[in-house]
Amino acid sequence: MPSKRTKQPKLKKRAGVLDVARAADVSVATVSRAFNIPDLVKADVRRHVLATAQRLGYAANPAAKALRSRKTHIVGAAIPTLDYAIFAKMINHFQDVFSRQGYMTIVATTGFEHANVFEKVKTLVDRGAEALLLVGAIEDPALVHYLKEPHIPVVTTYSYITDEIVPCIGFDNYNATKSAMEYLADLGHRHFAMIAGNPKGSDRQRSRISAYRDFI
DNA sequence: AACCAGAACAAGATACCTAA
DNA sequence: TTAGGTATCTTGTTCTGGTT
Repeated sequence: MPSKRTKQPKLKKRAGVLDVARAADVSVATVSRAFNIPDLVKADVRRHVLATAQRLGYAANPAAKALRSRKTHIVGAAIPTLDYAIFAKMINHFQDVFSRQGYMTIVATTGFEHANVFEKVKTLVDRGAEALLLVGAIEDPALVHYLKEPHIPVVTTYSYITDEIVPCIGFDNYNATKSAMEYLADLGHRHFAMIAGNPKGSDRQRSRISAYRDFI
């Protein structure tokens, strides 16, 4: 495919605290305080600093904040796919809740291959995620080994597993399916069929299928 | 000249100490 | 009380000095 290389204009360096401090003729400490501990800065100095910052288009650099505070305010979510509305909805709510607490969510999709999950989890942690949300049982031995070390808080969803190595919020897919079938049987139904998703890489599907097979 | 190890430096924001 | 000065955080890159 033919392509044309156009010279990109050099990006303007964004203003930092030092630029604001120089322009406002105060120290960087005063700039920092004007934004974060305003009560410790006289009102007229604060107004001057904030006006200068606005004029220069200053906005705190999240990378620098993370460096200094050792907090990225990032949480990671590793989910199988965004093709299914159920996962997309969950991520929406997850983002909403964390955003209200000042956290940003990075989403990584893993597909239904266990081998991918460990790689994605590692990437999320390397990128600074302070906590992780996973989906389903943790079955990859490498991931199990990794999560046994106390890196960051992790929660897994969709499956209720009593002996999981991390906390979980989810359903007992086996017993839920079993209860549904018992209910149908009580109503007098005698012929059953099941439409299930692909069990590969999904402990949820396997539990439901297993409950169905045990029942019939 | 080539190589290695260790020091210095860079980024941006903030905590802590000091001075007025 | 207010504000200045500076160490600190991480980590990759560059510099410096010593050795072979």
